[in-house]
Amino acid sequence: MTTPPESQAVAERELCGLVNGLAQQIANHVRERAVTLGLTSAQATALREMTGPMTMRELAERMSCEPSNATFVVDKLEKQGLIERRAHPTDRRAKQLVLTAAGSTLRERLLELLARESPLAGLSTQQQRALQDLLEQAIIHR
Amino acid sequence: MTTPPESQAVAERELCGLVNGLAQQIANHVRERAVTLGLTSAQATALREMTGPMTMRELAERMSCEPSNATFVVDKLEKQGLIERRAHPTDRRAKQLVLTAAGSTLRERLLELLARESPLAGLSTQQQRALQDLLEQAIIHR
DNA sequence: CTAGAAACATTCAAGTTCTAAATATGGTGA
DNA sequence: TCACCATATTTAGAACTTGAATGTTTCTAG
Repeated sequence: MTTPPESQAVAERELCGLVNGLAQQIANHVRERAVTLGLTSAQATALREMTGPMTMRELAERMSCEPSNATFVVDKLEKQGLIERRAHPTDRRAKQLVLTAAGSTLRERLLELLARESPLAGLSTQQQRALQDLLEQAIIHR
Repeated sequence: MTTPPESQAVAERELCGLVNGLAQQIANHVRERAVTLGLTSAQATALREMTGPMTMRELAERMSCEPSNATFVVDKLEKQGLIERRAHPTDRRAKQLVLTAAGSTLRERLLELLARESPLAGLSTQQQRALQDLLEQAIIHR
C-alpha cells in the first residue's frame, strides 16, 4: 500500500507548513517575552545563545545568521551594557564576547520568561522526546 | 520516574532550537529555489500559497504576516505580471487576488522545484505522518 | 434606518534583518 | 617569506516587519 508520489508531495508541503507554523509560534513567543525586557527578537536570541564566552563567529552560527548580522546585534547589546567585546586570549583576530553582570541577570530573567507557557507545552515529555528524535533525523539526513 | 523541572526546561529549549533549525533549512531550501526563478522568499511563499483566488487578508494569514506586509509583496508580484488585483465580486472593500497565466506557470515550476530534494526527505512516510501528528498537537494545544 | 463600530486594503515612517561585497588585520602552511 | 585562509567589521542596498493612521465599505445595535 504505497502512496502515490503526487499526494506525497502535497503531504510534504503541508508538513513544511506545520514546521514553519510552529517555528513562527516559537518566534512570536520569544518576541513577546523579549519586548517586556526591552529587547528585540534577535537580541533575545543572542542573549539566549550566550551560554558562555564565545567569538562572533560562534554566536553567529548559534543564531544561524551571517557574521555581519551578529555584529549589528552585538552592537546594540553592547550599547545597552549587556555584553562586552574583549580581546581573544589566543587569537588576536577574534573577539571574545562576554556577558556583563547586567547581561547575565537579564539572561536569567529571559530564560525564566521563555520557559513559561512554552509553545511546546501541548506535548507530553514522551511526545517531546519523539519530536526531538524525528527533528534530529530530519536535520541530519540531508 | 519523572524528569526534574530544571532539565525539562533545558530540553524544551533545545527542542525549540531544533524546530527553528528545521524551519531554517526549509526557508533556505525555498530561498535557493526561489532565486533561480527571480523571486525572493516572501514572493515564493505568496505564490505557493495562492492555491486559488483569495483576498489580501487571506493571503496574509496564509503567509503568517501582517496585511501591510502582504501589500508590499503583492505589489512586487503585480509588477512582474504574475498576479492581478481584481474587484471582489461581493465585497467592495476587498480585492480579489488572481494569478495571471504567467503566474500560474511559474507557480507550477516553483512547486516542482520545491518538491525536489525536500528537507524532509530524511524521514520515511510513516515518520512524516508521526511528525505531522506531533506538530498539529503542539500547534493546536496552546 | 441611522449612527457607531468593525473590517478591508493601503500608505507611511521607522526600525530590524539580511545578503553580498569589500576591507583590515591576524594566522598558517608550503 | 609568501600565498592563502580566517576573523571581524564596514558599507550599501534591499527586503522584511511592525505599528499607526487613513479612506472606504460593511455590519450591527438601538
